[in-house]
Amino acid sequence: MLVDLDYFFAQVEERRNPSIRDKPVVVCVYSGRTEESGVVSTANYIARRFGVRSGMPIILAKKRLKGVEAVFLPVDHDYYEEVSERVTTILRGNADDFERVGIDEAYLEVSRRVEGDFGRAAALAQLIKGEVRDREGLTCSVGVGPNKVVAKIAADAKKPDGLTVVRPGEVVPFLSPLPADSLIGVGKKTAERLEALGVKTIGDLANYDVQRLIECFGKSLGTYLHNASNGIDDEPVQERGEAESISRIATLKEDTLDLRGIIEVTDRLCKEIHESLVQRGLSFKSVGIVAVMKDLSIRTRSRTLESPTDDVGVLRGAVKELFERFLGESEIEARRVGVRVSGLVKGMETQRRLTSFF
DNA sequence: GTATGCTTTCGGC
DNA sequence: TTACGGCCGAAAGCATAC
Repeated sequence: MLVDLDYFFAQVEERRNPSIRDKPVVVCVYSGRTEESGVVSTANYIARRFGVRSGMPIILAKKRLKGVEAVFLPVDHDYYEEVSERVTTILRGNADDFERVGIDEAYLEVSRRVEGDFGRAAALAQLIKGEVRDREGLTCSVGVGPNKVVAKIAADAKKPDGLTVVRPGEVVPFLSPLPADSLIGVGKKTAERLEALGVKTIGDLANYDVQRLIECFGKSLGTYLHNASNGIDDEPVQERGEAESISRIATLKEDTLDLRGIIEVTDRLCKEIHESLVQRGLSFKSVGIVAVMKDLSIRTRSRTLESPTDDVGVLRGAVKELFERFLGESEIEARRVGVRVSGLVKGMETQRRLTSFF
């Protein structure tokens, strides 16, 4: 079963201030470059009727809503996280196994508690929807299926406040007519490549030669596309561990290739990352930088240290070196810059003992 | 040949 | 007409070790 909270950020804002419920609500990530630069994070269904979509520039959303009384709000991520954690507790309590996928989505393995009965699973889904509504005042859309791939697509079938059950015998006819990019893992790039092969729907994909798919997309994605389009998926529902990387990114006041200006920004990002590391008692082994260029293309560079550390000075030094080298070879100006640490390990005990020993 | 590690890109939310 | 965030994980592609 997949539970997906409807238009989550905007719905939470509606709950916080019910007077906006009957208007278009657009939750935005303001980049700070100009008054209105940034993108739409989430919009409620009223705003969507005007063509407002996630990822759309704010200025374009305003154009779509010209002459309409609409509400534009900045994201309040800490608050959404709080609400999400309470909902997560409700959901986890209704599952044999649980997997939180993002801030607004989770897989629930319920086979054992419903003894494999899809009717009972549907009843449980209704119960969960009721509990989330009564306790948190939020609606969600639920998909029930024989595996994660099918449950996910089922949840997308009816939104908001939907419940879609796809029984094992119904899987292939349910999937067949849907566009190929309904499958998780098929984004814009993969959809374009599939289209070039004449594959438009999941049904086209299911009937396409597996060997060809593997030749075009590699073994992993190729076999996945074949199996998933045929409704076959045996990925387990399981709790995810701690984050494997921590990153921060910021938009520059203006596009530039100037090292000093960029380091001023990345030093702040390094400080934030360091605070997060200290809070979680982690050290890092790899340091990466990312630059979103003027043309919105993305470049990354990274390097691995000789040993893990939690030293913010080491982090800043590595970031500076990476940018120094990168900016030297770049012809186009950077718009946004970011820092990422990975290879996270608990604590620093071993390293400290070694350094103090030598 | 197989396993493992590192860098980079892609996709989801 | 254009317009444009901030995260995260997965995996491809490559190099090196065994």
